[in-house]
Amino acid sequence: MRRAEHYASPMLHPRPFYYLENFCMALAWLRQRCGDLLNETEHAFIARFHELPRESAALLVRMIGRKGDLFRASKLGYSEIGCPSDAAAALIELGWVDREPPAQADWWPDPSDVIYRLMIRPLCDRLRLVFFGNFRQDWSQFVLADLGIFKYEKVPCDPATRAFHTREHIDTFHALFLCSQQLEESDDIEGLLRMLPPPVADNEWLEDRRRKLQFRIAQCCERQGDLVLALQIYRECGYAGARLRVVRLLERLERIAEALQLAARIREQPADEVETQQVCRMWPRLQRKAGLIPQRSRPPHGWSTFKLVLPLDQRPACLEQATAQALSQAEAPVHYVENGLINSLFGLLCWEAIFAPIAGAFFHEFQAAPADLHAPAFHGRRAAQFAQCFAQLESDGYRDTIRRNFEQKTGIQSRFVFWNVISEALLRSALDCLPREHLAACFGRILANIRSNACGLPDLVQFWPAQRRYRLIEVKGPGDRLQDNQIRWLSFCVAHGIPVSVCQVSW
DNA sequence: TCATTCTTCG
DNA sequence: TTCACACTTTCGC
DNA sequence: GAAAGTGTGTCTCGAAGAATGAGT
Ligand SMILES: [Mn+2]
Ligand SMILES: [Mn+2]
Repeated sequence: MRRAEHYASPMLHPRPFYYLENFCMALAWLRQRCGDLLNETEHAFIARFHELPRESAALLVRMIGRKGDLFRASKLGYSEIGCPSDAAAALIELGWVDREPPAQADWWPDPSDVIYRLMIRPLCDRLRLVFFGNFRQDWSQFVLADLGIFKYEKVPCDPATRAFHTREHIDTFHALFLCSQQLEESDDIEGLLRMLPPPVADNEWLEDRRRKLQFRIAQCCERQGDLVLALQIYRECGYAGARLRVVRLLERLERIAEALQLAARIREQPADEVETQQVCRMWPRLQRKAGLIPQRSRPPHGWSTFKLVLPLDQRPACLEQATAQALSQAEAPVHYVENGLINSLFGLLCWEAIFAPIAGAFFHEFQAAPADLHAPAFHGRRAAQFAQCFAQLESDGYRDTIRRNFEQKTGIQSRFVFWNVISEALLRSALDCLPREHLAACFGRILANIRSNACGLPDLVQFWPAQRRYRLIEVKGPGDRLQDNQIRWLSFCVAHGIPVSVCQVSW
């Protein structure tokens, strides 16, 4: 690493200030597309930044790219910048960087060493949020994409599109983020509720995030044992799972009649499969508590179960992998793919639909999915494109599309395609063994509710290429039980004639 | 002192 | 930083 | 059996330098 004693060494890098160039590109993007969203401080920052000497600007960007806010001068040696204290002078002048008091420096063995503190981290984080639309990505995306480490689909996008449309939305997102961080470390429900922003009328995905956070606050309240307050929060909360929590809390509060009444309403008009599944589990219990005769028990599940005993000596780190090996046969190999296979097939077949240049869906060049992926209108906005993809399943057309996209899009980030799981051979086996009716059924289920149906698929897939046959296998070790989303997929498979079984592994 | 983990860079 | 999954514990019948 | 709670890996690469910390 280039450290202080080396900063005078020759610059070998072809673009020694690449990170500064990238940061400037981002600032230009922000000024052009989001100028109306930025406040005075942010505008002033951008204006002043461009007036800085190059070395000072570069040092600031280096600091922004690093972790924490405190830096020893001796650790800020960059060959392209040169002397850090020279470069820091202009930054200190602006108040963006501060020299830490010497008392702090006493800790360090070298008293001549200076400590700098970056003062504008919150401002930089806000700019990062406005650019990316999330806090997950950072400026290193630029260089990683340049180097081809991350590849992203090139989607033509309207220069008017951006992550946020109003300043209020930016501030709300930030407030939600802070509140959710607070939830991690604090149990003060009153305080958390005060931090929670009010409902967002004009932004669906922000309102979704708000509701989910409200739900999590209620869960926290429930854990603390304040059932009455939790009930009140759940009742106010529009989050998908909140109705069921209301039933559960009424039950725990021994208000059985009310619980039964709401449960009956949910049974009549379930919002989704999850509600149906959970309310069916609560129903007999509530009836019993109400003194009613429990209705007939649930019909038995339709999937088969078999046992497998692994030798005690080979007790590997990964149970699924070991099971795959044990079940594998020369003519019938087993692969540990979990959600990776079906989702990848879906993502490859529907690539054009997923990355269709719909207005507002793509705004920067580092997206692995459209911004509205989880919006209820996602499918509707691309109905024609998806219909075209699904139509290919009526003939053999889908095979070429999947294989072609596997070749042409290799490595390009997509929310659906697990490049580390699939291979050409796996794809060939899958296309040979999975009938198109099964693919159509699974893809339809994923598209119907991406958030809840893109996961929960069985651990293993076994192919019999010679017989053009396959089966899915969910592995369960001792003490591991089927989860709700796994049960829903198993039931779905049974209903559509997709061969699936559960393998109970022991030693 | 060595091994492990964290951080940085591109 | 988020989420899906496994693994563990507790409860009530 | 059902429910709730906890833990873990992984979103994101690999190479290489620094820091950490347990053990001597
Ligand atoms: Mn699994
Ligand atoms: Mn499993």
